[in-house]
Amino acid sequence: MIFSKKLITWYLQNKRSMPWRETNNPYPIWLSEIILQQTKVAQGLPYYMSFIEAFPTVFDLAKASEEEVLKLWQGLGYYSRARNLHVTAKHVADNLNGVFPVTYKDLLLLKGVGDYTASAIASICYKEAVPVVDGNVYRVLSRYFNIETPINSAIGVKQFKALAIQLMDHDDPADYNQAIMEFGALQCRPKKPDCFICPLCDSCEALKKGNVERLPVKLKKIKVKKRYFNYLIFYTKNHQTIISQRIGNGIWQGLYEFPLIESDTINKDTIVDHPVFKQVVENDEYEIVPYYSEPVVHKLSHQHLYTRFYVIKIDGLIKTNETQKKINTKDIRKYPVPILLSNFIDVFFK
DNA sequence: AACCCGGGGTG
DNA sequence: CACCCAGGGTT
Repeated sequence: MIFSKKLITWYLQNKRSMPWRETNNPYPIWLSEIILQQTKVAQGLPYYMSFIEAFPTVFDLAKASEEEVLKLWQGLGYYSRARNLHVTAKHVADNLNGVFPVTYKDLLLLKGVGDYTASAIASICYKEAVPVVDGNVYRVLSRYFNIETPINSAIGVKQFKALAIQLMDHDDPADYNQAIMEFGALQCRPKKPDCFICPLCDSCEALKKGNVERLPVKLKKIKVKKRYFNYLIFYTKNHQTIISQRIGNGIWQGLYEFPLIESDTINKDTIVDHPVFKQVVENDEYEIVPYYSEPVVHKLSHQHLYTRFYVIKIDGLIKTNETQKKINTKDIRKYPVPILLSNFIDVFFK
């Protein structure tokens, strides 16, 4: 039996049951694909369920505010996915009568839909013979054919894509694409794949050569940057505090946070002299207390954030600028915030 | 081509 | 601690 048929046979016997596998409607398929980018099924599934419940159709999602979408997305990470999801929902609802594009080429034009996602939707919903090449596919192909080309090099991307086109079942692209991904997720796992019960073990080149654990090859490891965050949690007698929305190009774009002083070092002695503090507090009627004795370390893929939380009790008034919002502390959970701050809020505003 | 973007799970 | 995850966008 040929490669694709073996995979499909394995898939039909071993596939997990998932809500988005019950339909060919592009809306839930698209939604699930965006949520599952760089995200495991176990982590993304509860988010998928709440999105489908809150926004059963693309029109419901289009009608929502960006803040509502970000709030539902809170904790899932890579927040540009949520913003692009919303942009595309509005585009499909307003300009396309709620009808998603039906070809790989046209799907690619949607914000947040790249080569992988366009291929997934086109093949699953419309049976277009375009191969998905995700992390699972790179792993399965590099092992089965013992290919050592780095999967994140330009040449590697072309090589694996060409191989994927050649291998795919052109008569059943929907099952084939899901089969090879499911196979990579469950059988040909990154660590400790169970090669002894693998349906492809007789013809797997990496297994023959003892290379399974070394493949796929990936170039460079990322360097982690250290940053030092000092959050100011103002707290007045009538339970007001200040938050502001992150803008620009950095992390957590669109999410809210407390007034932030970032420093180059672990240093913590200049808070009350800093312009951000002085802009809010004009007199000496305050008490400032670090909430933890040690910084909270929050680890992102490319950054480690050493974070201090300063609780500042104010007797008088607090002043906000244009970028800040004065809110009642009981409303704090209405705003989308990073997990780092969500954790603090759960402890401090309990 | 290089860099940026989260949070959680695994060994 | 290193690595990975149903990747995509920007420069």
